[in-house]
Amino acid sequence: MATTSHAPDAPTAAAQPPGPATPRATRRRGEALTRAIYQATLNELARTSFEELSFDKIAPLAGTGKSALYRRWATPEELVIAALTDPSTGFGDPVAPDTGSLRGDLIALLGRFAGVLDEPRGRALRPLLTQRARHPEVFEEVRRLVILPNQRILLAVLQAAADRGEAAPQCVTPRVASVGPRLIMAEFLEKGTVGRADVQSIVDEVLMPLTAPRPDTGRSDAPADAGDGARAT
Amino acid sequence: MATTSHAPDAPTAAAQPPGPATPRATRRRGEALTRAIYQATLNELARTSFEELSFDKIAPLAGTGKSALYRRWATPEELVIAALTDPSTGFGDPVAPDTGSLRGDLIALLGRFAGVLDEPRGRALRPLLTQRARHPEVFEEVRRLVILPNQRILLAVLQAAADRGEAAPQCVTPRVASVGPRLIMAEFLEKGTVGRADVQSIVDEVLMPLTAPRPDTGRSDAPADAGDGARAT
DNA sequence: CACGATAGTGAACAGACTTGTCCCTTATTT
DNA sequence: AAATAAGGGACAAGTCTGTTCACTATCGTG
Repeated sequence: MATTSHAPDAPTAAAQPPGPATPRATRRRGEALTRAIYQATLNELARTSFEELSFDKIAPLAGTGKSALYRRWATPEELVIAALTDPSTGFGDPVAPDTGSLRGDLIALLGRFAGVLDEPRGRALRPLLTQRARHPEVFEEVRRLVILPNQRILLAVLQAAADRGEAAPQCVTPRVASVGPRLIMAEFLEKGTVGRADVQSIVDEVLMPLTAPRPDTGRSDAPADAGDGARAT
Repeated sequence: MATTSHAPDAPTAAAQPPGPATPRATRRRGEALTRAIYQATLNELARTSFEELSFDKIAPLAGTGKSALYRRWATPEELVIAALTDPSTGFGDPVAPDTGSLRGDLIALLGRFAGVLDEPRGRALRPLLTQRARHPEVFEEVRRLVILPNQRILLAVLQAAADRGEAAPQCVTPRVASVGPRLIMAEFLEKGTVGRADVQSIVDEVLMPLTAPRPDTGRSDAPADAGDGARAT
């Protein structure tokens, strides 16, 4: 049994979140341990996939034993939801930007979103995005914590811009509000990261033209009926 | 596993393309068998995830033995790439629409894309989208077979529309061309399916306003330098 | 300050499942 | 009929899962 783990001299390794089994001087409990487990969970999720998660792998990564995990959660799914929901490791309520201009707000909001995606919690989202059908509860949590808040804020930003005359009133819709975040997400999936230049490009090449006040060209909206002309073959 | 694996009564009498081990009168070989394996692979991929794929599971789904698979491919990864590449089960070159109008072209192209996503081969894409980092070769194939062709055609559609005066010339860019497909993909991931109404909404609420000829408002493009105004906190 | 309650650590374990390979039988092709 | 390859089962080695246990650091209380 167990060479004692109470090495009295190891003050150096004070507190690194993702330590792969570093012998610790202090034994964590309660909240501190829980948060370390959340971190390890998100890191592992970011590295691999939801299906491969297991208490078996997470425990050593968090520098603890499986028992501590089984005492808290019944399944990896529960653990993931908890990790996502916890404000300190997962997602809290994002704040609305207020730079005074539509372009400033968009770049601030989308830039922050892109930044979050580069953190462990953001990279942990990636494997979850394709799990809608198999793990509705997990996906619903992603939706509730990430997708919907962004959409809500974006809609408010658009409304404010429309009120200032900076944006066309008819672009204040959920569909238009979804464009920015979705383009960021797509860029993230395709390239692995979203740089500042990408954010600017999305804002300047897509969102600004899309929301620009319309000098009433007769074509901008849906042509009433018009057969949809789909000629797929 | 005492229960015989060739249960003569498939549950719910599934049709034969994805038949879960229906006893066959005829023994397939060569191309026919290969294609059946591709189908089973894509079906299973659509149902679960890339990580969970294994010859062990695919073989019975294709109604054959593991030997037939190991004789053809060394790893599930190779098999997936082959299944995606095969024109009869995977993706060939998509055709460019030519309806005469920008809106018609967009709805035709994106509608067809949405349709493909509802097929097995399309649903099989979903788990692959998050595998860029772990399986670059598979993702590269997705890119080559699905993402890039769509982008290429869309760019051509935009160019043609610009030539006709239907679209602003400055919107003929890869970034703008990426918007449609990416919104379709995002809708697909978030809702599980993309209906005709979604396609129309994307075209009419986003793409048409975005590409509308610009009567030269002084603001549509990037403001030269202008600090990016990001005030993320 | 010391004691007892609580909870973390680390390991072991049995059972289930997975993996790649091998081999024998049988259908199909030449 | 001979050659080829499919069908399908069996195998050993390895992996993963959830439990349980002995041990000990930490905390709260008296």
